[in-house]
Amino acid sequence: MQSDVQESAEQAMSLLHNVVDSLPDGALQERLSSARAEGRPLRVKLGIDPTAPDIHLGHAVVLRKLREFQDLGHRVVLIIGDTTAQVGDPSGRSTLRPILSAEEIERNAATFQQQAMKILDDSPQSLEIRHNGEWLQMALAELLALMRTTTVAQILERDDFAKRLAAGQPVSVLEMMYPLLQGYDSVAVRADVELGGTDQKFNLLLGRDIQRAYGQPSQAIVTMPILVGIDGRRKMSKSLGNHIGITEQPAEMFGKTMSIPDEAMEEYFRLLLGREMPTDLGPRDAKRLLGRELVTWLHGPDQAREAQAAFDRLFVEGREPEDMPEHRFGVDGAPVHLPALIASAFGLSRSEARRLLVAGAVQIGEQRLDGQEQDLPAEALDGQVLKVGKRRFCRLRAA
RNA sequence: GGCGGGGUUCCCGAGCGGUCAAAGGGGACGCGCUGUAAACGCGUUGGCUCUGCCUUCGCAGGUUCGAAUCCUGCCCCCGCCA
Repeated sequence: MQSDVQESAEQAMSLLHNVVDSLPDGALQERLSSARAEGRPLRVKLGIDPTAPDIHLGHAVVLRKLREFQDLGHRVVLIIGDTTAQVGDPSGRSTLRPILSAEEIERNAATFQQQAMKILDDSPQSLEIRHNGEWLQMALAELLALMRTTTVAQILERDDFAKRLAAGQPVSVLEMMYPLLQGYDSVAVRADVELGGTDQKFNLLLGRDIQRAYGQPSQAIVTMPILVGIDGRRKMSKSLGNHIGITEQPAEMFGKTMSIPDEAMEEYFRLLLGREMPTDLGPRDAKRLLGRELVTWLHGPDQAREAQAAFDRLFVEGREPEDMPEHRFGVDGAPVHLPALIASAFGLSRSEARRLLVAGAVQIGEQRLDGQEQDLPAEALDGQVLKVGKRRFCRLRAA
């Protein structure tokens, strides 16, 4: 039997894989040892604000690390930020967040929680799920006490506030409260460790100060790299539209993965699969492997094979997909007006459909249209495949 | 509360009485090339019954033949002073 100190050191070492910051130095190991001395697992906190309905691969990076803690016998405390979501975390933001309704937050929270279980172990001893409304709906006196723990100067140290201030952009007092509320979450759940992306560093550190103000030991903080989105430039985020959702369809997931820039691959391998990018494959094959592995992880091996086959059929062989939605169009004897047909088939405006038509983006079967002709007889369309751009397909049916 | 600056199309930003659906850039989309990568080239980027019509430049009124551009009130943002 090895010594506690030794084992704590080993755990700390393995948990630091892929981590950007573990602060303060040695704090994680210290927390591990002291929990061990008390004969209990660590309480490892992650707060997620349900501002969007889906979890994406960016969240997955942090969730995977949490899973590592669980696999070592520690307890994850997942905080659904139903109340903080109404405040809006300004981290990394250059503008105010829109305000969500309570119902939206509720809905998002439900799917969030469910999706997180794709990665986390949901056995009761490994996972505790809380809503911060439990303690943040506090009396004014308590809120004032919380506000007394921190100075404006401390808050304004934060980079995004400083930048916005310098750029003459608004910073609301409400936003400045956000880090305090998040810090108070740590107090409420008595967190030993809190995880987050690197953009959370400030908030996580402030949580330490707030715990201290409440007479608690300060949490160790662990920050994970921010996963770049499929555009390869900006942070993965739903609102930027550069995300891959963890419940997305296999084909979609594979396709999106194939569209990431080569430079992002290595990071995807490391942060999402926990392995190094193979060096013996060319970039194209490495990316295909990445796509297969991601789909295998989140859907299964069969789905991964199918996704790749469907992809090849579509983009390598240039054929139509095996199944596609059917679009029924009405027939009244007159020729079918294509902009109207395209618009209703794919939810575009007619003007947009017309532009695509003129730009040569539209195909009926094998026939690419040049946009000279905007009306076609129904017989020429019935049963044909309508293709707009590279990836919009549907089978036309006269009704 | 006072003084000054500002709110323009998805974003940034030019326009400051007609030639404005509004320069330029970004993003996005389309075509070409290709590995649904990058880079590059070309094009598109309010709506429609589309050589024209309608709606849009914080909101509401007004002046004018005509307003994103001028006037009045209101809302919001930024700075300085208090």
